[in-house]
Amino acid sequence: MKLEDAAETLAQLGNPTRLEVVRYLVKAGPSGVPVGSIQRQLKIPASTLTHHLKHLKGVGLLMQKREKTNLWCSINFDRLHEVSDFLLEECCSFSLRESDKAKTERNAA
Amino acid sequence: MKLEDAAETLAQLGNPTRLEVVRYLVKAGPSGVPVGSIQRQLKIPASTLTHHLKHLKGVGLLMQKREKTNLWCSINFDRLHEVSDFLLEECCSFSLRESDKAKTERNAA
DNA sequence: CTATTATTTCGATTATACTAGAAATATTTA
DNA sequence: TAAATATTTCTAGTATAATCGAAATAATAG
Repeated sequence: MKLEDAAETLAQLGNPTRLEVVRYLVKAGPSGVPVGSIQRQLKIPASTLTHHLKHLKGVGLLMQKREKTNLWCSINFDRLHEVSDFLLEECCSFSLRESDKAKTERNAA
Repeated sequence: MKLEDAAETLAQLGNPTRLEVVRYLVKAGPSGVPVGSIQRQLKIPASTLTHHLKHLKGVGLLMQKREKTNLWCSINFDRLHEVSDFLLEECCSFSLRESDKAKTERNAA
């Protein structure tokens, strides 16, 4: 995952309203829930919710599927994993050695 | 981890410049690197960098320790784990059953 | 104390995001 | 076609964030 994409995805997750939606969708599981259910359960005004869903869809976190009048929303678990993985990538294998850090300092002068 | 805190932390990670800094700090490992090294390596203007470091510190992702004229920065791995865990929490145990989703719909009327 | 290096504060510009009401559109059912 | 339900678009106010140069402040070394 490219840094820019990860940043953009994290930024979208970084809004409390959207994160609440994401959490709700995660709980809902793969089959998802209709937009209207999210709206009423989380008490989010319809237009605000649409706005946020568009953001989540934009970064590939949200999948939608129409069935009759309802638009069912579900989370893209793979993408959620990708971004979570990005955060921890190389966490336990530090590639910048002490000597390099010192060199950095010296070169700067 | 509370949703609001997770959202705030994710928002801070959701800026490309800050995420780059975080990635650099992760690579640097527990001993960290001085502010000036980050600045020169990532080519971020000093004032901009200070601004972003303040944000990262604000959500507990950054730890700082002065040594002589250098201010050494290191990532708080625990906190990074916390937020990464939040994203995947309950991912594989869906608590909203189909019947509940249907009920939600019915009650809404 | 002076010079040097490191980092922060200030200030200003510019851009982007959040929010939500009202109206519009779409989809189904009668 | 009309009525009902579901969702989106439009619009606009308000707030917050990103950026960075210049000047100010630390901290150390000579």
